Amino acid sequence: MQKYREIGLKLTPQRLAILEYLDGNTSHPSAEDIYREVKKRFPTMSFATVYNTLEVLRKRGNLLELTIDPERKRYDPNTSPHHHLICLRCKKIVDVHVDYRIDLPQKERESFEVFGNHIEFYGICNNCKQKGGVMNGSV
Amino acid sequence: MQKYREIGLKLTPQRLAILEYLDGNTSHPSAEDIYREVKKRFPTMSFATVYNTLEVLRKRGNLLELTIDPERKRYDPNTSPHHHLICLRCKKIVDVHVDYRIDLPQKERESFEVFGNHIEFYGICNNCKQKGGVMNGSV
DNA sequence: TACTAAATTAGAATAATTCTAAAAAACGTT
DNA sequence: AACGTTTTTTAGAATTATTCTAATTTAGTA
Repeated sequence: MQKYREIGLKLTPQRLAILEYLDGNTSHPSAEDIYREVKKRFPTMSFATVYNTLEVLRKRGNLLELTIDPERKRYDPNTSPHHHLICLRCKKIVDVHVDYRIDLPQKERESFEVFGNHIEFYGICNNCKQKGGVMNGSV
Repeated sequence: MQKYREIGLKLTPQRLAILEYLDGNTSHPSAEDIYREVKKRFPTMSFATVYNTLEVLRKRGNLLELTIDPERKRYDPNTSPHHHLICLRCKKIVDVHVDYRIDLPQKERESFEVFGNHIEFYGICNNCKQKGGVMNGSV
């Protein structure tokens, strides 16, 4: 999120607020997280603005849309290659900054143009584990 | 899907139809794909039955719920560890049967109980590539 | 064959996301 | 500083995937 150097983008206060909220944010917020936060400063803020802005940032390559949480999309302003660890209970997501080198077999590389990969580690975070509960298929 | 040995499950014709459709299926169908197909044989079939059955199978460990396609959940009757390659355009998903061994750093293993991992490779399949179109952030 | 718990059904409800059309605002140009 | 054009914001409606509900039906057992 190169601070405020948003060449080619109209810099509105709402967008700035979203950018500031995202800048350095490692909580992998959902659209609603962002909406709730920014709405504090701009009470008329609408969901459409959040989604529009996120889409614009994604198209510019400044934001990753994560498909890890089965309930909602999560967003990551850190666009450098990295992986994620998610808690199956509370859906907390943390970064995994390790450069695993992973190659695809020739067969798949022939039938796809592969752009990259992303590893999703899954488990239960300490916080949820201490809260207890059964550990069957229901997680 | 151990054929018809559904101990502890009431074996209804609708469930059998779903099981048969899933058996050996590597297309990673969505709930709607399953619904559409099974409805041919059982025109009164409802979505609730599909979702209920999928949930029962998942809880029994006979089905994986994939969170890869940003638009809908996809299901995989192959529960042995493997990975996936998805086309960002048409959302086709293919299996990747390679055993990468991937370890998490100590730091993360301390704050989570990690059950496993899953690699998502992403790109554009040949079919979509030949159809052309721009290759910007919009995919 | 009868019982009972579990499954199916149609449709309503919910939740995330997208769309719409009108009003407002950014930014380059006067 | 005001103007004009194009983009953005807004409130709310619309859409889509998924879940829930309550009544009816059915599988599996006694």
